[in-house]
Amino acid sequence: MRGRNQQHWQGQFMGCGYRMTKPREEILGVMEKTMDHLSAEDIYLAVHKFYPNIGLTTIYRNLELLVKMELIVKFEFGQGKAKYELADQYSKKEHHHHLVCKKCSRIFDYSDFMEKEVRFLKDTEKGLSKKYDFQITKHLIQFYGYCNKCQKK
Amino acid sequence: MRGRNQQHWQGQFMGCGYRMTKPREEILGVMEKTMDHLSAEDIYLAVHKFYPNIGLTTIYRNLELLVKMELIVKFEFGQGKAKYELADQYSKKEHHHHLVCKKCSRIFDYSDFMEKEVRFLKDTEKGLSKKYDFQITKHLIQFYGYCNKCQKK
DNA sequence: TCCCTTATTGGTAATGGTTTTCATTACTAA
DNA sequence: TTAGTAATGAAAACCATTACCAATAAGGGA
Repeated sequence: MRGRNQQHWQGQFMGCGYRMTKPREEILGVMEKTMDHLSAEDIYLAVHKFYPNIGLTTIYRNLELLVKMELIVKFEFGQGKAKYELADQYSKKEHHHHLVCKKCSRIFDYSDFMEKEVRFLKDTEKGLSKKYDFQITKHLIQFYGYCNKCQKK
Repeated sequence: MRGRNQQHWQGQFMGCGYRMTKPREEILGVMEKTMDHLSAEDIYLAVHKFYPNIGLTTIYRNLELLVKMELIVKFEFGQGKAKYELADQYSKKEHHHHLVCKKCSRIFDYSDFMEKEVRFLKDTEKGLSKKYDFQITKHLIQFYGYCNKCQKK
């Protein structure tokens, strides 16, 4: 089950003295195939189907590594467990942010209104990093509320 | 140790069938006096000084209640523990967002560039809620990176 | 190909923030 | 005073994540 990024990933691992192992291949494979936001346990269960020997520890360890390598991104939506997505450049999805439903906990991606956002972020990051001498590496923009099904109309 | 919001809070509690108790008074008192972003444990330790019988459970329970009543706000900065601040209208601070240092974990408030932000949020929230039929109640904007002391220059 | 070194793994136990449970106490309204 | 209910504190439970450790496997060199 080789994804289209397989070659590239192999190179990334090797280049850093890491190895392309079965668990890593499966984790990335699962993430490549889904449009969802998966928790460590979700990934564990999915990988477990093809590779029943996998340990939950291995999932956590590799998720941490993959985040460090910037192949995937970790999100916290205030739901008690972290969720993971493939990094933009490896994903079928465009660059996006999230709407989080406070009732059903579903996450909705959106890629709209990005021109405005990009302008806002550019200006703000520039201003902040100068004023506070703070080197910004990442921003987080999320909206919380009630989705279509969960709002009382 | 009555804070300037005491009267108002008393009214808020009574109006909802809740009571203004000693633990609640102390928790709000601690939060009123600090400029920091306190964890449940921080608050526990601070309250414990004046009120040694306080239980950690009571802290958690009341923080949850105070969040629900919108007297305080809960933040998650990806540091494994939630932090709390007095809501804007009760706080000495202006409306603000946060810079989070990935190295030393300190949180820096900023209130700059809000005109740009307000414009961006207004437009984006309007567009999103219409397009996705999503009722937005809250937004989260945070920047991560390295503070003055932690960046390698 | 066979070693050798070192990365990697999986199971289990531990961690740590947060919640639940439950018996007790403290208000408040009648 | 009393009944009804809110609130508390201690201890136990929860649960996502991490640490530990012995066993395994991948890749480079001979």
